[in-house]
Amino acid sequence: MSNLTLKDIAKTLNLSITTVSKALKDYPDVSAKTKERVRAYAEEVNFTPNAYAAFLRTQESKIIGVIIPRLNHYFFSNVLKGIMKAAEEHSYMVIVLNSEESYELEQKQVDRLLRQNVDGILMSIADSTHDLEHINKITKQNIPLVFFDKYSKLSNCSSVIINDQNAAFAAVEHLIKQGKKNIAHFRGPLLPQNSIDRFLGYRKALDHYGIEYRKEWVFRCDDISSDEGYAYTQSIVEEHPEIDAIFAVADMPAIGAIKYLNEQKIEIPNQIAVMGFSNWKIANLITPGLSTINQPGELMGKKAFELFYTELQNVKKGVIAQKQIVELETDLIIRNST
Amino acid sequence: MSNLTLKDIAKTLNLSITTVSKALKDYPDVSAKTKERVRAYAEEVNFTPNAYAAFLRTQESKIIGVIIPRLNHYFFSNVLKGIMKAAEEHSYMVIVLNSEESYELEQKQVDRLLRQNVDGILMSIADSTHDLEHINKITKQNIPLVFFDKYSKLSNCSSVIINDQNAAFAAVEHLIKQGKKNIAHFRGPLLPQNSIDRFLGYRKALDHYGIEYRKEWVFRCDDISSDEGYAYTQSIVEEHPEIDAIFAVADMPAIGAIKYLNEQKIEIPNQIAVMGFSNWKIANLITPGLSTINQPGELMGKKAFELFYTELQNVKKGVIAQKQIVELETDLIIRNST
DNA sequence: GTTTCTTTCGAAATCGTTTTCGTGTTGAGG
DNA sequence: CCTCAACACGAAAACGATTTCGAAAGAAAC
Repeated sequence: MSNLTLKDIAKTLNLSITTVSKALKDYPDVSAKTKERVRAYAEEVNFTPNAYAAFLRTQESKIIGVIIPRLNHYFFSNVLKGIMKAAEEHSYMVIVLNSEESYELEQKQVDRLLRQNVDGILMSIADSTHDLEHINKITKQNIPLVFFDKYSKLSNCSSVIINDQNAAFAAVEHLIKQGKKNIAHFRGPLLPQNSIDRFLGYRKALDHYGIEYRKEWVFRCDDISSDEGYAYTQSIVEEHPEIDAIFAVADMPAIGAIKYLNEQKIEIPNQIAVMGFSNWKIANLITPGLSTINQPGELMGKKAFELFYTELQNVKKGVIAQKQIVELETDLIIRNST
Repeated sequence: MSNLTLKDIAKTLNLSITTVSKALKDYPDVSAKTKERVRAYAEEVNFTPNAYAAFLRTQESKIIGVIIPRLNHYFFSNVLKGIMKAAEEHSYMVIVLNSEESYELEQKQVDRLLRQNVDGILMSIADSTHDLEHINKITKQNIPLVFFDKYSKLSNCSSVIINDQNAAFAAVEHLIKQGKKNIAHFRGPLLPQNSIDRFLGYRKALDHYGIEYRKEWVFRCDDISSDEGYAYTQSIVEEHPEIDAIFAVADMPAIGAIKYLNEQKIEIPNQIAVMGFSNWKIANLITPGLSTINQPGELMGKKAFELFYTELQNVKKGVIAQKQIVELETDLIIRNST
């Protein structure tokens, strides 16, 4: 039962290791009869080549590494699911690592993956990442690197992303079309591109509909947590009573807002409408249901793997191909909070 | 920059490969001077031994496999986090696989991990698993196997679990002490042990407080989804108006219940109290907050890895040790739904 | 009958590390 | 002067698969 080797098979079939190996890999210089004999026996004893020995020659580990900033995050879980499904279809294994949104940890994890000789790395960069040294380490070794969701505009890498700016525009536009005029924004941290882009989409929508932008109506959620949303909503209710809608950078702060409004029995969406971003599972479970932007997590994972895979083929062929940026569609999901 | 080998180091230092290897592994038969020389240079060029070549000799991959039934599941994400943290401390890598609660897929994933020569497997068995053939494959190869959360009573393996029966008892007891007498139960699927145990805890609590058990007040949630909870709550309200509390096998169905009750403006907990199980993040975000049982996910992951690690040490030493069952404490979390 | 191809197979090197078993040098002890 | 440790190092054989190169045998060509 336990792992037997080419040598074992060769011995029982009275062949050389070479011939057995070639038979299984369909080399032309093995007769059809021996090929069949070898294959039948290999099937019978359920032979599988030792991945580590194979690596030493081929330098292919058939493993990819994935680095995500947060593990227990509905969106990233979905991306992971998509990656793992696609990987499975190409008989790849996935090593998952967590950066916890920390630049230092992200560097460490990259090192670990390189040491493990992964065939490629898919990652979503941490909020605190401000430097591309570790990224360059990867690309210098000619290892395919694909970003998903959170990417770096500075590094020339394949990425699969959404158009955060357009999505945010659509979200705010929807609020405006519902008759809201005084729209606050819970923005994300300063660094990550997607939090910047969502903020820009918010401003663009205001501009486009001739609504004045007011700096003091933008609140920064550094942790993107529901607690922040809860606290900011309280200060909005108490200090900015004219605000009639909130567009949050993510569902979490939006849910915090709804929690506060529910507790204060402030009517949603009549008095204050709330709009999230991401379409977490929870968005449809609270009352009122949270309007939001759907981010196709699983599809994003699938695409990310595919980008890696084609890039790997190119590297193998020695082809230097243009890096691709895949932009996925998002949907405006309208529920009862707007 | 790209991976250099013992041979390279040996050449530049005018030593043999053997000596370099021994120096780095602190063998006694290398002089202190050469050891220092080798170490300094290895440090300088950032040498890391090739994991695959090492495996061929040591048969240690420094990788463990983790199989979980659901990826985008808050509880399992937390377990994963705990596992990964502990693994990192022992410089282990983690390959994550998904069984999607399917027995067939679970078997396949076990095969993949065995083929990858992982040093151990941590898994939470799928709801539909009814057979231990694949489990035996693992143990026959003397590969440490640790169950977490969902385990099999039939297989003699180390496990880290909670006492579902006691936890469920505490939950129902709490409802009873709040004055509830007609308590319905949303139970989980038939097979998994934890859904059985939670059901048994429910019955035990009723018995203990002299409340009659009524079969027709138990509703089966095969998907453990909020939709099921929503639908069952509707039928409870319409067909069993005497029911004044619901104890759900998990938070998800409980949240479905709350959603329906909120929509119908039925007062929680006065008319119907709702109790969940697991303490998902979401439990604290809905209104009213969901009372539930806290399952220490991250700790569970950490313990699971530690069980694996001690077992591995035993296997290496040839010691046949008793399998351990670690039972973690749970807490009753009381919020506004009860 | 000799030469030239095919066809089919195997020997051996290779990947990079680990580990066993030597070998040569030194110094101490008799 | 000889013996025997102790010490410091290296040669070489693994681990298991891949792949290059060459060899044997038979078939085909002249």
